[in-house]
Amino acid sequence: MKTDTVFKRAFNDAIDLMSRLEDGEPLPSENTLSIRLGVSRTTVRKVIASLKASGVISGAGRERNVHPASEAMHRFPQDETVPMAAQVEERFMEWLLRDNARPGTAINELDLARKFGVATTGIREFLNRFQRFGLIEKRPNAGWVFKGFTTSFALELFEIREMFELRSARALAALPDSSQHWRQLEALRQEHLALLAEIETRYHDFSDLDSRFHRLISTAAPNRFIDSFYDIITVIFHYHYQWNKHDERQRNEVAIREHLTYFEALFSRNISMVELACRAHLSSARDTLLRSTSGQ
Amino acid sequence: MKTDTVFKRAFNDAIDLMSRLEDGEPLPSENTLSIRLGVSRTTVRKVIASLKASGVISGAGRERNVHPASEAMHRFPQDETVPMAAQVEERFMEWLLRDNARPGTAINELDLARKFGVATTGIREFLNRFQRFGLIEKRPNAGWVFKGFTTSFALELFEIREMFELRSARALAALPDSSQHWRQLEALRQEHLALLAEIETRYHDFSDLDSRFHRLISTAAPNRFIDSFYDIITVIFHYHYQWNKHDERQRNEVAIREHLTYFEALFSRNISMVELACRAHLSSARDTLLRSTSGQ
DNA sequence: AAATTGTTTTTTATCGATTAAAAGTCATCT
DNA sequence: AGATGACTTTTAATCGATAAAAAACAATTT
Repeated sequence: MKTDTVFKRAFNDAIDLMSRLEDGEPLPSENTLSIRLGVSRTTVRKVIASLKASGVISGAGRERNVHPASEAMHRFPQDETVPMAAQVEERFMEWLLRDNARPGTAINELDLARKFGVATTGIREFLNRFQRFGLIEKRPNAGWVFKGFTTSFALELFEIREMFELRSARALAALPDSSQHWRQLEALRQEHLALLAEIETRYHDFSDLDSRFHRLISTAAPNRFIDSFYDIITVIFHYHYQWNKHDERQRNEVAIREHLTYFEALFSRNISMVELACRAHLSSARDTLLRSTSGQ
Repeated sequence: MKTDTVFKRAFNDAIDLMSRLEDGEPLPSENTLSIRLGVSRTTVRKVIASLKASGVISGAGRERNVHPASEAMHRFPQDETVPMAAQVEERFMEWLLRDNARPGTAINELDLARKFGVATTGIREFLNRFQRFGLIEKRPNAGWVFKGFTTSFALELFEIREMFELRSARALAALPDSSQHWRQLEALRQEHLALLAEIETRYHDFSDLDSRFHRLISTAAPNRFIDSFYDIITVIFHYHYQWNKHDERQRNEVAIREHLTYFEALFSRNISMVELACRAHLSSARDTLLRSTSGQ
């Protein structure tokens, strides 16, 4: 049956929302809450009913008021708020990276379903979506094979990445001064400088900044296939960072400096400088990734 | 439950196989048949049992013999030999192109399941795989939207296609004379010439030749992401050709001539000629596709 | 001993059912 | 005119079951 993760997440979010209101303030309209919480009115009403039971909301009909949600207010645990499909991804990546990283490993739907405590259809659905990452392959009527987090995977990934990024960077550099992108780029540059200043303590925050930087570049000339490829990059790097903590602080510091050079190049509008900075950064990122592959 | 399309296809193939043997000849081993028919031995045994019932095979155990399968021999109809998942693709593309081509159309899993006579999970699985084609988008908890076979779709598709193909064509031109590719290329060129000679009657055969030509080029420097993109191109063109018959003969003749120029350029190993021929061909292919999009 | 056939176990493809969430209806209130 | 209440209807997410196909194992035969 369908899980009620949507309701639980909305419930938790609603508590946060309420606690930002004054005691006794009237409850916003159901439609307003529906938009704020990103769920349908049906779900909003279910949340309101629960909050009334917990005393966070009093009254009824048009006369409903908010009351301070105590800090210790019962919330649903984090993992009950994430839909099965999303959990499968997490658990699968962990399984892939931790236990069975050998190229050629057979992936067994039934086995994974049991391990993860979900029905086989959930696993199938995930594997079908995950196929586009180029890490698994289907054998009709006979399951899936893990092709391995190999050197050739990293090389092929970066070949495409470089093609796409060079193309986007060139498009960005050619944008008129009036374009919004330059302001966004400058704001992002400031964030880089701020992070660099506190690199000793905040170095984990780079992963997110990195993804936002490259995605911003790609918006200079939108293309759905490129955007979708960035999703792959983002996921691969997300799990790669989580897995390989070696030298993380230093690696990230180097990458920030490369980004800063890249920023300069972009602001200069000089195409060959842009290409140089882009290539330099990507090849260093590739080398990092290559170091954690399994050969071949 | 699982359908027995694998068995039915194998059964039909087995009849063809048997009819190429002499009357009374011993039946090839189950393992041999398993390889020939591309199914497991389990299925082979099921096929043998059926063929025995039909009198095409006599005897038992190690003493089995083949008998001439009469021309009128019962075969399973074509559409019982294709698995549900493959049928869904066909029906979906038809539905998309024939009935509801409007951008923004909501795609309803339940509705499609009823229309196509399959369970909702089959539709879900298909849509999840089809997502990578860039034509549909998921709205969590609220179905899918058809983004439309629009001008921007065609432009974005061809931007990537050109990047990939130029890169592969350059790699091909740089291959040593000793490479297998040159022979394969020459064989393909001959097929082009043969087709051109009979263009009036055989013009439909171009679609397949086109796909093989571009795929051959891409094998010069294999990359899983590029290969997977070619799957998209192939499917889009397959259905596009099926749908838009306008000027087909003439369009294909033009394309063959463009291919021939492209062949010449490749054989000459002259990079700028290759680029020229490649760009010319792709831009003409793009224009053809653009003519059947729905604008935007 | 290697190949072949016979038997049993495991796994995939597909269905149908169930619950949560979204979407819709419509009368009532303010 | 917009909000709410009180439904009803439709649709998506998820489960578990079942038959087909594959894979593994065992028993023969040459």
